[in-house]
Amino acid sequence: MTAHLIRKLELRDELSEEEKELLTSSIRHSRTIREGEEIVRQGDRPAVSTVLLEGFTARTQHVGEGARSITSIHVPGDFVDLHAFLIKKMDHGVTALTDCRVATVSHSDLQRITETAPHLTRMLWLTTLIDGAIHRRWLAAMGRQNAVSHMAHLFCELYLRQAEVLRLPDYKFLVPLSQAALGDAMGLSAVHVNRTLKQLRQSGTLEWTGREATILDWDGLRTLADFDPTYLHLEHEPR
Amino acid sequence: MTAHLIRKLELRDELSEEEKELLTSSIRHSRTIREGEEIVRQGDRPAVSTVLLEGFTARTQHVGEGARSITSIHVPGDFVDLHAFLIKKMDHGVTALTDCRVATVSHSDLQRITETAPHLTRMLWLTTLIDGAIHRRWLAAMGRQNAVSHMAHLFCELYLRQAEVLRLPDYKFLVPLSQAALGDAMGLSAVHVNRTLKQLRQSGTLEWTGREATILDWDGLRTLADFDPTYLHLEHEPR
DNA sequence: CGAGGTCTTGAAGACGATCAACAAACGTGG
DNA sequence: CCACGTTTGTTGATCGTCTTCAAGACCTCG
Repeated sequence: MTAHLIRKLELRDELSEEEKELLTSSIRHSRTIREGEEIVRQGDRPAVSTVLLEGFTARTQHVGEGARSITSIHVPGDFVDLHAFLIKKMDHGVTALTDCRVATVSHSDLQRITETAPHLTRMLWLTTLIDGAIHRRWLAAMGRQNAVSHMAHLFCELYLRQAEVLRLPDYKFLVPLSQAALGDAMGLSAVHVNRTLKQLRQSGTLEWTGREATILDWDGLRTLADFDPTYLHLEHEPR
Repeated sequence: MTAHLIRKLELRDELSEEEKELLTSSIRHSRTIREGEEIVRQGDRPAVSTVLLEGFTARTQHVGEGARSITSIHVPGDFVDLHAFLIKKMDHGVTALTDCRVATVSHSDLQRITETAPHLTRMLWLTTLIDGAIHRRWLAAMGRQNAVSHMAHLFCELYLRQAEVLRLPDYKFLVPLSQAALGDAMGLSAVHVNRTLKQLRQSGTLEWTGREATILDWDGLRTLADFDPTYLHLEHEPR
């Protein structure tokens, strides 16, 4: 049930059987969420954190007159609000981009993990640090890359983050966002997303119809995007 | 020597004497850094993490043809690369914006803290989570606020983050960035920073000459910025 | 089959980038 | 302490990217 999360952690360091058991036994109350539903709201003080088992979600923040910003996109196996455990009060919401299956870990169980399982604690901490690294790369992309390059980068990232946990056939993967939502993630208008996408398609590096994307030319896309996967910290080492 | 860091933690939850002692005794090798020097470089695998005692630093990332992005600005008491402890390989550099005093904590000491002091570990984890929250707010500001509003927001944030640890007279505080560096942090050209700043000055909410800023009208600036300090997680509660 | 959302395209306009020139401030050595 | 070179700040003119407004096509799902 939590295979994706475990896989994501084990990719970066070994977990003992006890750690896996401790983590797995803490993850409970699996349920389904409908597309568009909010899993957590800005301002909430949740007593549990949510693991995304299947589907896609996004962190959303509202600013000014009804403008929306998407600050993260989650793929299966992501711990969408692990930070709520210590932050206490949510500074953003989490919205389902597709129908999802999620499960929860109570903060008291997380507390117990931090008291008794230091290495597992470090691994959970690590997942929040990778979150931060992704935020930084998004900031650089928004600040200093043009729309085409930025969009290419986002597709590279989403591909690799799904390839971590899923077996993906031939560079095919899901990008279950509307063009408007993609705009909220990139800081662009929906119209300009559409035009940027047209350019990307014409470059011959990417296809994206409906919700499924296919990278046609990985090296070409990577070059366009100035993509370097270091920030995803995919390496296996003692942590 | 580490008063700012301790103060920052104690603002958010109580620390026991033992915890303070453990943390303080781990912080060593204080030294000075010259303005412009790089404390850590992108790609490094440091064996220690750095606490900023005095002065200001920034996280920098390079993208495309020589473009620079600043993804964080650190104030005294910030743990500039605590995440290196688990991330291992730096996905960004840290540059001194002013002459600084810094000290280091070895990763083996951090390891020991995580093995023996769960609450202190959570508090350190928390500081990296607040980092992430700041990243998210910056993303929203870059994506969905105009230059004036974005700049107003940055000044609000820098004021509050310094007021946390320093006694500031009358809304006076340091913003020791060149206009070019401010552009790197906001995703703007230096020229446009200059023009945006002019507008902010004309709004009568802010002064900024040299390195010292003064907020003349906090509510006005806050409104301009759509600033809500929730994301800085300044509240004192059990964590 | 109709209704609402999503995608696509065009036209006009705003915001910010770039290029260029000069002023002011700073740091360094004479 | 002044002269000098360099960095930083300021302003104007022009250009390009992206936004906004608008309208029509497509699609999906009741």
